[in-house]
Amino acid sequence: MSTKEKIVATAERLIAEQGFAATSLRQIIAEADVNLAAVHYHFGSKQELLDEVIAPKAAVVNEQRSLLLQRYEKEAAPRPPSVEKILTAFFEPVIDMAAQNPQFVRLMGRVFAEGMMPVVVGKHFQPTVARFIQALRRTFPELPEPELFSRLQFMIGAMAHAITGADPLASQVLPKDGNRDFALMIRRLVVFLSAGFRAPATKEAKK
Amino acid sequence: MSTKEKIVATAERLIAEQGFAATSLRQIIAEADVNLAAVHYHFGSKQELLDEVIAPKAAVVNEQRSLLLQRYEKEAAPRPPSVEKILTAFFEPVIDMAAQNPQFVRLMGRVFAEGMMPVVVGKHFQPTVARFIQALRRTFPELPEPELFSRLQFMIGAMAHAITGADPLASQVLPKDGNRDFALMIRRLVVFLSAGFRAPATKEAKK
DNA sequence: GTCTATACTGAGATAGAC
DNA sequence: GTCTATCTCAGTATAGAC
Repeated sequence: MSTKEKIVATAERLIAEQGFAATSLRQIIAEADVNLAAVHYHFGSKQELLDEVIAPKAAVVNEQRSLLLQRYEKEAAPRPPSVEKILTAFFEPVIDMAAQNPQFVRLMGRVFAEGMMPVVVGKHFQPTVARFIQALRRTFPELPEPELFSRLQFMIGAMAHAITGADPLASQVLPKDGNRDFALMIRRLVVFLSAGFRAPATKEAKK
Repeated sequence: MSTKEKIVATAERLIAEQGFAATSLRQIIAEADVNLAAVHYHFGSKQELLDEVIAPKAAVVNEQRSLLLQRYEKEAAPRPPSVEKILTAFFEPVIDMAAQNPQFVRLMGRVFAEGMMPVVVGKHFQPTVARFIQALRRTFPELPEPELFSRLQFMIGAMAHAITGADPLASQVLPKDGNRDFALMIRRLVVFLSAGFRAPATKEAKK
């Protein structure tokens, strides 16, 4: 394994275990048995190292998402697909990734939980996410745009927090076994969000 | 103003503007015109300084939330209040706080966005949140507990991300003026979440 | 092109004088 | 209660060996 590969593999493991901020470059290079400066030679910065850990797997998820959405759009044509189908196309690839590489999904959860979702999504998932937003717009043409945008934000927050898994309440107030099964939790999320999207638009009247 | 008060006031302002991690103690003490060691004398650590900034305002929100929930429960008795009422009791105090102290709500959004929601909620909002969970449990007795817990997580994620306001997509993919009005956004959130909670329980069958 | 050794800057935290 | 000085550790940058 090359120096670069050793760094990437060790970084992925440690960040998945401890989070991004809590994992120092010095810990990574010690466990990978390489020199500190090699990190900056190959990657430039800690942030760019994270990007190179994420990029290849994000590409896989993006492609699967696009393929699934395309399929569902064809199946429903000429009508737009249901919100359930759109959300399934969005989450199914994440379930697959979780099955074959749980460490990576845990890393993404950690990174999201540390507030890096905006930059990570912007860098690695943006074009595909934009396609899904367009799909939802076609499925809900009666929703005013501001309402749709708000609901997209709600969806993103719910999704990020669900994937994170590190719930403040689950660990302190609720029983532990609430959502062991990742795939089941995602299906619950699709049910919850679909109903939310289908709700009538909020009335503008005060209270 | 005492040294301690100067530190708290300056910290609140700077953290609201820049975030917690991005605000160094050295910047706070420079603008407050106090000594670095005074922070550790009065607060012990940067984290505990944040806690003392949050605590008094969190207490106000907690009390208002409890009062509102109690009122709605009396009004609906002997039946449990609607999910809309419960969520309104939860969010109304935040709207009030945003109206009279927008800086503090921005600070909370920042802190949530930096992944500190679990610890902040655990420290400052836990008992009241537990009461709201019990209320939702009574309103949705037909929902299996794991399903209810999942939906609570979705709610928490959507809420945190909505309050944060720093949406990854809004700034890059969507128009800017999606949700200027905080109170309107919260009412949209209540509509969205209420519909989600009312959805039938997820079927256990595969796919 | 790759990598090592070392140094720089800024962070939070701490000890002890006053 | 307050302040000076210092400690440790972080990410980063550079010089130069191979």
